[in-house]
Amino acid sequence: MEISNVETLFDKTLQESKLTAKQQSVLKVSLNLFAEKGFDGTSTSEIAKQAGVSEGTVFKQFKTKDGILAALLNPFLDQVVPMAATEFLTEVKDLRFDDLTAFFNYVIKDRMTFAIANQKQLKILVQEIIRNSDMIQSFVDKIVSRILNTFGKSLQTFKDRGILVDWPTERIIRYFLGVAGSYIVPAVLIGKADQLDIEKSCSEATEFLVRGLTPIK
Amino acid sequence: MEISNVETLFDKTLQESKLTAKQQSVLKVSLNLFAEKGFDGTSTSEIAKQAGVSEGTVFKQFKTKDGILAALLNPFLDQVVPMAATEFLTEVKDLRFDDLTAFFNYVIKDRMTFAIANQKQLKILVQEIIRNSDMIQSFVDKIVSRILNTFGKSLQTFKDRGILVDWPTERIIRYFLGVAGSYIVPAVLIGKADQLDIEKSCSEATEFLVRGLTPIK
Amino acid sequence: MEISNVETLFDKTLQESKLTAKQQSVLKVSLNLFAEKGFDGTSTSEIAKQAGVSEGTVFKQFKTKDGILAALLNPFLDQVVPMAATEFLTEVKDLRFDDLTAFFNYVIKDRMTFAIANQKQLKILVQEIIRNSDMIQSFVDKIVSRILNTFGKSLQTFKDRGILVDWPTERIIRYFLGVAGSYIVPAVLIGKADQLDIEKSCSEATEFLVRGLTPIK
Amino acid sequence: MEISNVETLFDKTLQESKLTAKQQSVLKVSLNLFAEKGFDGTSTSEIAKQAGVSEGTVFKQFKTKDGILAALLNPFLDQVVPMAATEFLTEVKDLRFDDLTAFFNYVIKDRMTFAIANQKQLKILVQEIIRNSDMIQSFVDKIVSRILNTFGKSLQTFKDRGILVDWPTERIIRYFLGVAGSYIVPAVLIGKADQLDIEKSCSEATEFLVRGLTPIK
DNA sequence: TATGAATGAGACTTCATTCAT
DNA sequence: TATGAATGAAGTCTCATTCAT
Repeated sequence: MEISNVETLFDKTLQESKLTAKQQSVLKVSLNLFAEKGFDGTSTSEIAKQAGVSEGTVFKQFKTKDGILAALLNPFLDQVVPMAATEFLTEVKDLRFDDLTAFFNYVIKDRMTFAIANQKQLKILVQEIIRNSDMIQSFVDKIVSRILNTFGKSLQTFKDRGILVDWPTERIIRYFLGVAGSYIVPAVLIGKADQLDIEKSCSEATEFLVRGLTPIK
Repeated sequence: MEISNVETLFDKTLQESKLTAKQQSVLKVSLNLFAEKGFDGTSTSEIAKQAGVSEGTVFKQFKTKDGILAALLNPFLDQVVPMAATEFLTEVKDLRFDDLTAFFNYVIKDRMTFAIANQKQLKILVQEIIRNSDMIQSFVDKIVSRILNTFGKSLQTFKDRGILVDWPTERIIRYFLGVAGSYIVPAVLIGKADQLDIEKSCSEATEFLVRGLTPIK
Repeated sequence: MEISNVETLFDKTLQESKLTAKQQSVLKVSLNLFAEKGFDGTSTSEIAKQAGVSEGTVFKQFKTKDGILAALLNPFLDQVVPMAATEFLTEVKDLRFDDLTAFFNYVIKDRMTFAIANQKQLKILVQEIIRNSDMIQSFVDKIVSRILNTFGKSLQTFKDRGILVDWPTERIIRYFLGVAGSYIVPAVLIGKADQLDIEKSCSEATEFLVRGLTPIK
Repeated sequence: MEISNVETLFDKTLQESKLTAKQQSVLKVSLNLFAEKGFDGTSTSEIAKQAGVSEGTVFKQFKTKDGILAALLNPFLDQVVPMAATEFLTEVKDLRFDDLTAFFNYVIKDRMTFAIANQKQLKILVQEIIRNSDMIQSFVDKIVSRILNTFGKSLQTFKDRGILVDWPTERIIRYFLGVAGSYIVPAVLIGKADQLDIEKSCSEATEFLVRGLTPIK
């Protein structure tokens, strides 16, 4: 079983973007600086300097500083998230998971890997959500309903087989994200996400989730 | 059993601060604006305007804009968190919890109430952690070790009685925070934390935690 | 008969404006630079430098560069023009003009003096009209209808006495402005308005207008 | 009697210019934009976009932005004005005007038609005169002396015949331009020059001028 | 203590112009 | 000839901070 190679999605997006090397450099540098110092805490002159580019070049392509942010987040929101979601979900359909442990372990590992690979975008996204909760509301709704429909169906098969507690899908997903987040969030915030032992974290998280979500006979 | 009245800690801090009414107004307004728009996204002139105060007054007491931030977060970090922690822990000591459910339900409700009451400070804190992960590192360490020592002792009694799984305290706390966070974080981010049904959320969270953390005979 | 002292209207407006000396200096300098080099051709840094003021000060009071323009033109449009118009028209009512020559000479001299005194504002206004014909349309309509009502009544008395040709007021005013403008416009554009011999210009213009507007017996 | 077809002078100049279609497009677009928004208010990138041309192309032929301005105004100043002037003056010489009315009517209509046809160039010219009164001084002198010599001679014949008041040519031309301008300027500024009823305007203007300039017996 | 005018560094952005392709 | 990415100087504007009143 192969983990989808989500790490390269940002780079792949760059390559397909028809942006020049300099403009790609602007995006890469902006991703790092926005994640490190926040959007407001990053100046366009610093972006230009670190990208080895004139300040005019920064604006030639992206028009405004917000344009850079959009260029970073839109592919992530419009393509990466749904794509990765679909990607993993189609794989899920094709696979036979005999027990909850195998299924949970797969999903947790997949999502955790994705989160680590895109931790910078996630960090930036969190900041934007704080700065502008309205703008993000629609995005959240879209994502949630998508996950409910797809992931929820997988869960239903386990409920039908009597090996998953019969709680609302929303509640189960809540614990999924909460438990996964309890490993990812601290690691990302401290900036040591790369040192996270994914295998161990996944098996621990899976163990706890399976306990908590197995029906009591 | 009385829930500690954490909602008023900020206000109480203000009253005890010997600040003039205008300077208290500056702090209140800053708390709201920093939480809404971020520290960098808030200008001192806007603080002054909303506080009904001149621009000079903002700096008279707090010296710098960072000084305002410190005046908001330091009481929260230095007093409020430990105080509330201690407060709740001393109460815990005095109480007899016969089963895990009663204990977890109490703790979760206490912490969730606290988080909701201080959601703005938490929001600001998250932003600062993103902007400056180093500065916060020490704080995290301090808090964690404190919780480990105090909360961990309570957990040990349950482990000894064989009604709590024998995992490291750190791991159990991780799931505590993760599950509690799965209710609080979305509510706070969306800005609808006040509409959260705390009773229902706590009993749900407790139910799941108890399932996941009860030893399998 | 005393010519109204229109030269000091701008200065008087400044004094009544509650602006600090520095901000008044910004306005004075802006008036000169906008008139000399055009609005677009004048930079705020040059305004600041010539006004002996920091660039921040320029924006402290007037918010934007357009704000400076508004601060220059609004008093001119909202107060000066109507005021001067009313001023001269009430005087006209009180005066007895036996013949067309005396009346025309008075009016022409009054308006020509006013135009020379406010030549810079007029220059700026012309530029703005070119840049933004829509915005000015309403202003033109207001002024025209005002002049028609007031000046037109004076003209009517001369028509009734049979010493003024019975053309529409609008047409007569057209020639008034055209002939007066034929003296003022070149002088202002060349920048030698101060060398204009007002007495001679007025008597010449009056002579021509009286010839052209006297009924042919 | 044929009115010289001045409307096409700009187009004719373009055709004879050996400029490529793209470069002609640059000039046409620049003429419109400079007239609408002013020279300083028009960016070369906007010219390029509206002309359907790359930014580099704009500079390939005209070197600088001022070069575009020169390419627009120089033919107008160096060729169009004198040419049209000469053109009309040679025609005038060949024609016999029995009375002032016929002569004035012809001249006014000719010049008014010319002004309307070249209103955009005139608008641009006015802006440039405001921005740079020195540069234009020489041009004005040239034009004025030319008109004085040619138009002045025609006027002299009428003075000799005793049907034109014996004022200095300069003064008569002043009223000519003033009265003609009183029709043209408002129409051009408001942007409704095309709706101007030239026939009616000319006969009105002529009527007034003839009254004002006919000797009193 | 409180005010708010003043500051100047620096932010974002525009734009005329150049040059490799 | 034509393109458009790149430039960097300059423009408008913001903002934390100071200080005389």
